[in-house]
Amino acid sequence: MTKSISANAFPAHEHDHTVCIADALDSAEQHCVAHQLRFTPLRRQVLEIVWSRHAPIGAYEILDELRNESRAAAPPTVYRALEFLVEHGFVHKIESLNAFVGCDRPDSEHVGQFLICGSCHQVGELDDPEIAKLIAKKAKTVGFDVSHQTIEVRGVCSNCAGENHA
Amino acid sequence: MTKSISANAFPAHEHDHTVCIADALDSAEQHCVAHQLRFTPLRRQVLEIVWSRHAPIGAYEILDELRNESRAAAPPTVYRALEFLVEHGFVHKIESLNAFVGCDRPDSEHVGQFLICGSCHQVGELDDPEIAKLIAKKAKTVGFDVSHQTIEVRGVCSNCAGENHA
DNA sequence: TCATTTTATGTTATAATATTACATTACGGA
DNA sequence: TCCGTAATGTAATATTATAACATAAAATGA
Repeated sequence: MTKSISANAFPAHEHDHTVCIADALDSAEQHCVAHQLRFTPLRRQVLEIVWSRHAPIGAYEILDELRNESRAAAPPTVYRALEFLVEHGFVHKIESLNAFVGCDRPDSEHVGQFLICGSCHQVGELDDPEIAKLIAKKAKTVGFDVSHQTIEVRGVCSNCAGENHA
Repeated sequence: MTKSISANAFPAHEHDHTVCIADALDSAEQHCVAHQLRFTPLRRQVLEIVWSRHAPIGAYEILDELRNESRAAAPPTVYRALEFLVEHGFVHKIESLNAFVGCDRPDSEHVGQFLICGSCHQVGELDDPEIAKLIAKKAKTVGFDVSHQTIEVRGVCSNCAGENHA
């Protein structure tokens, strides 16, 4: 049975961020060791900042955080670290927000299917192969050969919908 | 039977742009008359520029064109016209490109499902309700209530694939 | 170990995209 | 015609991203 939504999708508002940040960093580190990638202090630091937010974060917000942590940093510092993290699946870019979110499944070859909550601004990742397949199939019917999909959905997550009822 | 791809999607490379630009402008004008919207000279001019490209065009490229046509223009000139055109469905924004394309179906309530050809850089619009429904349904299974979908697919269109074979 | 090469980071500058704020003009209805 | 609203003009600035080149750190191989 396919897990259709990642563990980090819309955690309860009171969940323990500390743990999921640590998990994500551990998972990234293991992946890098296994794939001979250099998980440098800067890359780790940027990934930690991205995860700490637990919602999409802009490159310049990351830059501010880095400077708060007293590291010499300029835009390329951030964009290069993000390039690495995105390339290897530790982070996704949300195109419609020009912002970045952590992903805890670097191994899985998934397209990003993002659920963006307009209320809490958190992002859940729906990794559904049926959707991807249907899109590829429909595109094929007009002769279009798909190489990459960007799917970003706005709406309201269950946590936030629940709160309105209270 | 639902038309699943718009007339402007990946026209043959030798098709007559002049006609489809004129059609799009006429169609927009009629829609504006019918809905009491002000299709001002500026808005018409920007829409014409967008259609003339027949591929995604950036706001600042539109700005250059406006100035070429000797109209006083600054960024807000363009962004405000685009805001109107997008709001009423005459133009779509392609988030992953920060660029804009014409849409010739302002009436239909469709989410944008874009096929972006990496070779000719044209954009086809796949307006498939099945895809939209499947996404909404899958999101619902995790308690997410969808209000808007952004779907942008990269790949190669049939015209361009065909050319490789020649 | 040391030289060599590659990869990563530091640093400055600038490009590309988008918005704010306020003045002016044009339009539509009483 | 007057008034209120919507549209546009204009200047300044905010936000996002990259180019170009210097320096440093790590991996490689003799």
